[in-house]
Amino acid sequence: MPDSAAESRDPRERILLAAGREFAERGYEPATVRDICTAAGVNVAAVNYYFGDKHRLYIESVKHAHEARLRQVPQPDWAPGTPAAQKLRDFVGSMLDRMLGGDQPPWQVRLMMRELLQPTEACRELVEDYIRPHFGILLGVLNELTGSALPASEVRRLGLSIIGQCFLYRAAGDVVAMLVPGGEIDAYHTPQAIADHVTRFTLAAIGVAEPFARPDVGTVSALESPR
Amino acid sequence: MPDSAAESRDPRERILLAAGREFAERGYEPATVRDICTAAGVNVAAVNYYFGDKHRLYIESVKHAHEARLRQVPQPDWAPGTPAAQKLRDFVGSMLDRMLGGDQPPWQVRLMMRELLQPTEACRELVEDYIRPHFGILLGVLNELTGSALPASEVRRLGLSIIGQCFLYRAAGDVVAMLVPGGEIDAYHTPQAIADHVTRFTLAAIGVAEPFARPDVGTVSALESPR
DNA sequence: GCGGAAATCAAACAAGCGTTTCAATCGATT
DNA sequence: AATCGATTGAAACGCTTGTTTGATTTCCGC
Repeated sequence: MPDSAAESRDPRERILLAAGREFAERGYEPATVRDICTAAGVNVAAVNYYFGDKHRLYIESVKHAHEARLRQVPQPDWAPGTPAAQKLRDFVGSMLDRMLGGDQPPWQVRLMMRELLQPTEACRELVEDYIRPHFGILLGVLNELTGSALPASEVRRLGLSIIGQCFLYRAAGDVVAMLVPGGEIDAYHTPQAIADHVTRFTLAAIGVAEPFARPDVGTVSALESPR
Repeated sequence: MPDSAAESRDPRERILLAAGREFAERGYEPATVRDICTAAGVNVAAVNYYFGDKHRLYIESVKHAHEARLRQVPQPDWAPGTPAAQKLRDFVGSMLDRMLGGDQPPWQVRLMMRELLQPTEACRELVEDYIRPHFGILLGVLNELTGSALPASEVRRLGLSIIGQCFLYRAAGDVVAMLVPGGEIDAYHTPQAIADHVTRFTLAAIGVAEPFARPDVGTVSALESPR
């Protein structure tokens, strides 16, 4: 695992790692090739020697982080007969693990997150190779959960609702922390706690688990016919 | 309404508007004071004359956009007796309207979004004055909906689930568009369509509306005892 | 109409940026 | 050991950045 501590011996690899971290932390334009080269322990000219220019280095570093992430987090592989609800919980849990990165330094995710929030050329490739397949798995689980009784567009919206709930904790995690009383924040930001909530919330909405509360039935009609 | 077309006569105001747009579009460091001054139709020295330096201009422009947004989008004011489900729909709808900005140019929201995603000094103020009160209203509605039967931490999670669902369409709207087949995208990104889905999803999860599907009851227990 | 503060302007400043240069060094091949 | 391409290094390139200067213009109370 040639990361933070024992860097790779290959200069090209060292530059890619340092660039990934720098781009993730500061963004494309604020990150300087001088800082990247200093962090990588190479001369300033090296980035132009190996990559041509800063822009090409950026593209390569995004791809690099993307591939590394794909390698270390393989698609989930469920035994046949696994309940769909369990699959959903697994999916949400592993997605949050990847996003909030309990194990590994989160700069790779942070770098990709920048692409999602403000897409450049590297984004489309990222979506096709990384996002869409994962999203497809989620849609499969949801189809299984709803008994294929919903049109594809509805299932897609369900999927986006799930992604959105998780996404907030990663993208706006600092603000979430400000909205939560200090004492509870530790219990809040764990991938497990969030995954439990999101799964329960979603299953309840689909009708596979008990709803959160059932005060008095009848308020429903007020929304069903708003006008 | 001194925006896009008829600019204000006050140079200070013109600079603030141009700076807001530029910072929103490009971010703090990539945005240049030269471009801002050109867009505002003033000399480069003006920003230092009126604001001291670039950083102070940034702070002021965030505050400015923030206050303008507060002025033009007042808190919702429901008649007593309004059903809680209707309040939720209103809340979600107006939040999405503000986020996706069907009416006004969305650069103000974009500017604030940057603060949420990568907080600087201006962020705390933004949260306290803008986010937390709105979030409080949402929590009130949710308390009403659940009949105050849930602990505060659970209600807060419900609120974050709602925010998250909407947030995704704003923050990662481009990626969402890539995941949706071309023909359906127009129907997808309307604030109304999203609000309808989010509201229905949430009400179903709480148990106030019908769930999306009810295939075969019983799969529940598989999740209730995962080990 | 005039004096003086406020505001604007073109020009220049030092510092930092990405990039290039070219000589010095390395490493394998003959 | 000599050679030659691949790699590294220190220094400088041209350009853009934020900021400052100092002269000029504008505006307003008298």
